[in-house]
Amino acid sequence: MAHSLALHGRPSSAHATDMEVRAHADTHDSLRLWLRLLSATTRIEDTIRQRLREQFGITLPRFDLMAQLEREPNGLTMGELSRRMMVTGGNVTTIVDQLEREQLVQRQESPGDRRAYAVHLTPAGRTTFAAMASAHEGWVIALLSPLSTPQQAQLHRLLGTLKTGHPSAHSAHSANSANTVTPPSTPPQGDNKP
Amino acid sequence: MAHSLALHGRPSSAHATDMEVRAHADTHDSLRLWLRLLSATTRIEDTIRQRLREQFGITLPRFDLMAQLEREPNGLTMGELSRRMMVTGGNVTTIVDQLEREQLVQRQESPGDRRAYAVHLTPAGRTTFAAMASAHEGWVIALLSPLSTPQQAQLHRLLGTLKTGHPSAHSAHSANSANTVTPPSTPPQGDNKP
DNA sequence: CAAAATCATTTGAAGCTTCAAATATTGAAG
DNA sequence: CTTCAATATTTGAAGCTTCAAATGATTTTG
Repeated sequence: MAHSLALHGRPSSAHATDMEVRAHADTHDSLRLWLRLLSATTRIEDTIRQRLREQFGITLPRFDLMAQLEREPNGLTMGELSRRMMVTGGNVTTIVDQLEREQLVQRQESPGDRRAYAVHLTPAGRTTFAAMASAHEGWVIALLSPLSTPQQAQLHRLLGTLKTGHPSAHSAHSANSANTVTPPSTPPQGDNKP
Repeated sequence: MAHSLALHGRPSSAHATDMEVRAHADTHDSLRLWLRLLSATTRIEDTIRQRLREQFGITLPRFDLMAQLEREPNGLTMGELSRRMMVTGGNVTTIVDQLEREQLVQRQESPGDRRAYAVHLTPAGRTTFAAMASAHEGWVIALLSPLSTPQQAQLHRLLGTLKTGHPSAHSAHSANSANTVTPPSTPPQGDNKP
């Protein structure tokens, strides 16, 4: 992500012209909200990325891939990983290459299909991931802690509305559509195409 | 950004075990909120990125850099761009290289300092940017339109609290600390260091 | 003033990402 | 069975990004 967020934020000197800005401010309010949404998310993501790197020597994409594998004892094919992670197949190839080099995952021949592999965590990968996931969860909780539990619930609702276009059915404890993760939608797009 | 969001979302089968999950669900609620925040932001950002590419043949970083230059008739130095965009100097170099190749910006020798350039928009760059910025603003407004104006104001407040750790002073029309943009904080980090 | 520290920028290596073009393999149709 | 289309993965090119190491130019200081 990163991406600086500049757009229409006056540099610093908005002193005198305040009233005319306020006049049709409504238009710019959406822009301000978007900038704030982007910067809040970026800040958290960058923090997580950095701690993952410093404390575990791993990148976010690799962590994500391992997370996908965690609850799949039989592993996942490259294509399935690509779909779930919403990235291209070529991308999965290089990430798996690296994790395999570090002995955290392993490619296994698919029994019925000689084109496909089943990628799965190694025992070492499983152990390592458990530690990382636990730390990760703590970080997220801490980073969101400026908001009270009701505030977090409300933020969750508002973001749900933003996505679907209508208020979420359940109030606080969503327990609804998985969690935006692994949506049934289409993958980012083609892996290939003859 | 991108980044898939997987973590702890149970694949799909949470039917029976619902009650024990609900028990200590509070812990996972933060994780769910984070995932939703990330996916909402990613979805909007990817949409903008794609439209910028399709309709204007430009990337988001290049657009951002031009945005920084827009209100600076005298241009900005590479270092100042790096600070404002919160990216490294090396990154600014390559982005300016490309924009210069497309004749949208220009490097100009700094009068007093032979080390520095002033980068500024060319007339063509200025015209092009105006069209892009206008379209961009429309997209953002449309993408946020599932939320009513009061809802947007509330989301803005909650995100402000998330950042600062305490409720924002003003109610709806923040008009407060610029907009997270160009914070007075330190740049990502060093350009160089002997 | 000359050496040292600082500053502005560039370059090169490496990771993540997409896209487009291979390479194999499988399955379906004739 | 042979051809043709679809599937699974890899490879290569190009952009964005960071980091670390140059290169030049300026400023400080002894």
